[in-house]
Amino acid sequence: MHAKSAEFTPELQDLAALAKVLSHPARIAIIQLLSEQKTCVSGSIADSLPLSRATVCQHLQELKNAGLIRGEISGQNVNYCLDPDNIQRLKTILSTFITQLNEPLNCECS
Amino acid sequence: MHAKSAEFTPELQDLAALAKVLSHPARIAIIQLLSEQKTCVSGSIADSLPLSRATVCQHLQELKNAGLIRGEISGQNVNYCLDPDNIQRLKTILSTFITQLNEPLNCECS
DNA sequence: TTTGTATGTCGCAAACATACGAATAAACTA
DNA sequence: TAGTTTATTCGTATGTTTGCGACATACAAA
Repeated sequence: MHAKSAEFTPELQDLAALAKVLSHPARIAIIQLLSEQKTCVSGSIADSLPLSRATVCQHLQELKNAGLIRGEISGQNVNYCLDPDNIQRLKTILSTFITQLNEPLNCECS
Repeated sequence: MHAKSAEFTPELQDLAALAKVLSHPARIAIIQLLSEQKTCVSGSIADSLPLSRATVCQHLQELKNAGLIRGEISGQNVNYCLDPDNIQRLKTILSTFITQLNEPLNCECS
């Protein structure tokens, strides 16, 4: 995060950080895959995306750092799954943001 | 957008693009300010953020490019307001994403 | 016309993001 | 043990984002 971002409220920083995680289609695709339980295995995730394994691995690590997914070693494979608590937190934060936008919206400068 | 992103579905690209717009606290702050109608004037927006005018202007242009806000000249001032249609679109896309995450979430790899 | 105020653009620097081949590690299999 | 498979990290190339000072533009008022 750029230093200047720290000068905004924690709420804004949280939402911005989550939005940044969602700002690449591969990461959204991984979340959706896992929510549909089509697969949990790292290799299968990589196979379903138009990216190299190394790149998919990087995206997986980013999702892990954000707490949205967890990985577990199972033999030579690694099974990934959503972290229910943090996914719930994501949903709550996004919902709150959307709800706030239900304000008037009737600005006279249009 | 990186070239590889084009190989994902349009839905994923749309959501990722919107998330990218929201991935900086200044841009979220601007949207929230406008939704509360605390002000529409460019200068007041800049005054309420811990960033220089030049930088705020850049964020305003990004929001404009994304279609989320509109600007209108009024004397020496420029009044900004949310674009209701595209804000509604943003809300719909985010809501759909959240709803999809209401899937099972009971992955056995945890 | 000159001065001041408001806004936006340009150009640069620093930091960050994306992508992948190659190297590495860890765990099965023969 | 040697070889194979799977997953990750390393190093590197390339492009993008963020931030701001300095400049440009546009209007208003003196």
